[in-house]
Amino acid sequence: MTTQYGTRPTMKDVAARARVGLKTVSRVVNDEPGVTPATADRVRSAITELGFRRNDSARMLRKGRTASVGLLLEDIGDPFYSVLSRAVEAVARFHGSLLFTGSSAEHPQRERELAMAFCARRVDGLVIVPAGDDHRYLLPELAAGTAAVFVDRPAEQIEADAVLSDSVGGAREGTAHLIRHGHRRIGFVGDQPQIHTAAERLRGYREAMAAAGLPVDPDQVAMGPTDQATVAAALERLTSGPRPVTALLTGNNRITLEVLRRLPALPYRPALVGFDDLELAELLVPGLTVVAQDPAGLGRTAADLLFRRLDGDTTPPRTVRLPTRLIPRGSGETVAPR
Amino acid sequence: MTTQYGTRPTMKDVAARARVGLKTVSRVVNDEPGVTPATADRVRSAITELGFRRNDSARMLRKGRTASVGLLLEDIGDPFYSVLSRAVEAVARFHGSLLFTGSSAEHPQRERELAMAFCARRVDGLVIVPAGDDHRYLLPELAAGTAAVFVDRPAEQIEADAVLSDSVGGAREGTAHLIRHGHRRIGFVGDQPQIHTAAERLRGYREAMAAAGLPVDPDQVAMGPTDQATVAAALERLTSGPRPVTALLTGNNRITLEVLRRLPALPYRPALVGFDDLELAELLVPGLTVVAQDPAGLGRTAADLLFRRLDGDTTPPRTVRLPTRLIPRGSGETVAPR
DNA sequence: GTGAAAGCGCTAACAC
DNA sequence: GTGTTAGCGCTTTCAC
Repeated sequence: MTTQYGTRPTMKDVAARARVGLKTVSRVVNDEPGVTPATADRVRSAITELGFRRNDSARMLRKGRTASVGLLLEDIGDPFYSVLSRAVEAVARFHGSLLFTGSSAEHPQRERELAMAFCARRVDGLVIVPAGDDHRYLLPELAAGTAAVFVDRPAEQIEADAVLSDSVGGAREGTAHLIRHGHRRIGFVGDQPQIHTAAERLRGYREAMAAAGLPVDPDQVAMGPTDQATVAAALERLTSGPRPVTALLTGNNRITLEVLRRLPALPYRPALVGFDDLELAELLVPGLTVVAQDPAGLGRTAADLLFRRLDGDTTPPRTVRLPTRLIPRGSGETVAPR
Repeated sequence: MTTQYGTRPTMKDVAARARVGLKTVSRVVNDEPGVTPATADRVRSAITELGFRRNDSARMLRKGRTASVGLLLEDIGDPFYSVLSRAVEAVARFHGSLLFTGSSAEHPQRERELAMAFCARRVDGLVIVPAGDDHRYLLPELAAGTAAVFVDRPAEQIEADAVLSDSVGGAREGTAHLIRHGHRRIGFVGDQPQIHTAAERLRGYREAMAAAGLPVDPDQVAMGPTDQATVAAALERLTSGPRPVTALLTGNNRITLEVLRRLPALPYRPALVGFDDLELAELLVPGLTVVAQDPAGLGRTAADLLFRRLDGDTTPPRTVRLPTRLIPRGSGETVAPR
């Protein structure tokens, strides 16, 4: 192997070495017909000897498509998004595309920077879990032909494909489940209200309460960041005072986790239904009742839709809503004290 | 905004519109000095009007570096790797690089395809959780200047940087912990023995047993795939028969999870120490005792090392080993029956 | 201060 | 069958 450090051989080098034209090398590399077996062999030898590998970036520049898509999410370290991510990757792989990944950490500014960086690399399409509340910055990209599918949360201020969970329905079902078990003072701990899913889940909760003729006092609801301190304070607020809640609906996996950690310190044990399933949830005592989403389904559906767009589907933007599933395991079936 | 569907404006278009030369546009776009404010303004107007965005792929082709790195792991959906992944992403971001991600699903062939695909895109460097047992295929790439750091498991058949957990030490510590609590027949359930970490943890287990003068019969050890059926069969085998184990060391998070799920079905409850921490581990009853790795530390260290290489560090390949940490929570402290 | 020409590594189009 | 030319969108070089 005649490899020179830091200098990659190009097709031109291979051509020189095999004493053929540049285009002949290109033909061999791309398995195009019209090359004598003998010539092809010479070329292949030269390729091995030089350690040549085609520069796909240059190739894509010429061809127009980059065979890559960008996945933009909130935090790849969160199990919910990592499972979603795996599904997107599988679909991309099936379509011969590579995947750029980036986490916005819930910062609109970072979402935008990453999206723009992906677009500057000319990804064919984007799968986005949005953090911002205004996606008009994407309009020029969309107009230029970059496909985009939003997942988990819809796009704001623009029309775009979206694949969402039925957050309203899920929260309604979880709340109704608690009501069915005799609870009347049910608390809701959710993420920051400007996050679409958080607002929707709050809505579902309110709808179920209203449908049962139950009032929702302000001191039954806590919306805010999902860090430990904030959730702890929220829990403290809802479970103390003259009329503590007898049951809780928690708005996502991080909140559920924090609440679970704090439960032992409470003077009593409220019933609990968590939005999002957790690994080990069934092994807790009592088992954790959840409203499960389908993160893999979200990712797969979004990626499928993206590649359909890339294949030329120009029908109007659509919103797909995936159902949630209530999984009773014990924590949500404790009966309310009289 | 004069955007034409599917046609992206180029610098040439911007130049025409602003009635300047191509190079002047380039200067403005890259904040290079030597342009009159007035001219720069004309250029900037044209950029906005046309919705121009620099094509970074073309730029990189010319510049040589792509400002992107490839992260190759086993399964992005696994919490261990997703946390590792987040750390790599943070470092890459700090260095102004984008991240390609791909999962090998433990298939050597897929690892190789993905690595080659990343190299064909001319990533500046690779962070690899290897699945294969022969990485000589990377030699031409390394010679050509692509940096590579292996993480979680070392490279095989080639010399390369590696960032690893102290698997031997961790397994030894976990086993010794069980021995200290009076257990003499301790079982080990590990991943497939060709996986480096699995073999190392088996070794640590054996070392601790030997140090305590305890025999290890073949029917105390089960190494194999981590799917439900295989782990269930292994557990069944170790806990039945004339001399069932009184304690178990499980070799990674997936195995621990499966064992935890099966425990209730056993006729007795063996003590348990799991390799890898799990979310909720402390909320189980009893709490799960683990030998915790530091996935974020692995990712961060590996990425740091990669960028040091990209910055010109040409010292010989090194292996960094991160310590594990035993976290007693109850499941590993139950005393052995006499 | 500005711009024309060459070239990064490849493919498309069209010779021969 | 094979090679030559042009050009993808940008930066580098060097002239004005």
